[in-house]
Amino acid sequence: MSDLLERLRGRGWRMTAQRRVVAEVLDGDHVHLTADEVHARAVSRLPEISRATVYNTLGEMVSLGEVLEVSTDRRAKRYDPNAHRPHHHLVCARCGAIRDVHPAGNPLADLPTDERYGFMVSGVEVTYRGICPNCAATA
Amino acid sequence: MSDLLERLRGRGWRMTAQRRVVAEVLDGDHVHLTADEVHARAVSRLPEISRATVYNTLGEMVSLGEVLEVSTDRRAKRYDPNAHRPHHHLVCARCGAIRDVHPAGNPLADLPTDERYGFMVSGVEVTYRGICPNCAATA
DNA sequence: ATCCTACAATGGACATTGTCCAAGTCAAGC
DNA sequence: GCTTGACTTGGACAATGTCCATTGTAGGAT
Repeated sequence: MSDLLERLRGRGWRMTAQRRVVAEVLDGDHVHLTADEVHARAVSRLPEISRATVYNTLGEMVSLGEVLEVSTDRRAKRYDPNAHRPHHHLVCARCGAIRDVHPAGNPLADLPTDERYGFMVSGVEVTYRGICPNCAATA
Repeated sequence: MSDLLERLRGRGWRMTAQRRVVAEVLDGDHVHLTADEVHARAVSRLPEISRATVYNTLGEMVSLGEVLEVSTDRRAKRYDPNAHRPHHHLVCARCGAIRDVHPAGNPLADLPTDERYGFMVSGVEVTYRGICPNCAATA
């Protein structure tokens, strides 16, 4: 079942049909869906759910730290239910396919103090870009 | 003068007043301007330049590899004339300020083969996030 | 110097993604 | 089964960017 749903319930979230559906959609596929893709899938289970609700719900799950927002391109944000395992992303420049990756090394440690300009550095995102096997074959 | 302009001319670019202005604006400040900021500054030198032209011109400079597109947030793309010195970015989560940084280490080498899923990996972007001294002071 | 022509610029419509808000609805506690 | 405050709705709006038909022009040819 939905671990995500359990975690959210455990935080005193008011449970509604809409929120349940959004959580189930996200947790169902471990792909990186856009908000509108989530909406489309949610609609097929709960036809009257609105776009605004999907956006709100995703935003709340992100605030709670249960879902990650991923922006690998300038199009839509994508939502990653895999928030509790730190990881980075590998993106196909042609088709946009995304894979979670776990590089060795610690990029945070690689930023020397004199390159921090007094910032309190709290996080780092790494996005690898390339061509996926599929697209390479169809080149 | 404008090195960027020289490089572009050297590639057989057809030179127009609009393109010259865009290149000069970009090369003038080494900040990371959005397309609309470039447009605003371009207008003050060449009042009739259109938004579409600025977008087109920036896009062409990116295609030629003379300018980098930077997407540190989901708002507007930013344009970085510093395309020939590889670097990454440090972004203030509060005010959006951006600094170029040069971390040690090689993230590309940190991605093991068995985490590449058959992709031809060609590049990597690293975005550090934190709070800049200014925003930390005004917390 | 003038003309030609392919390439560039224009501006306005359109597309995509996302946010906001006032009004209606409902989950959960009493 | 009420009540109430939180949730949902749908549509307007905003920001960024793209597209396209029309008009203009840089730069080579004559």
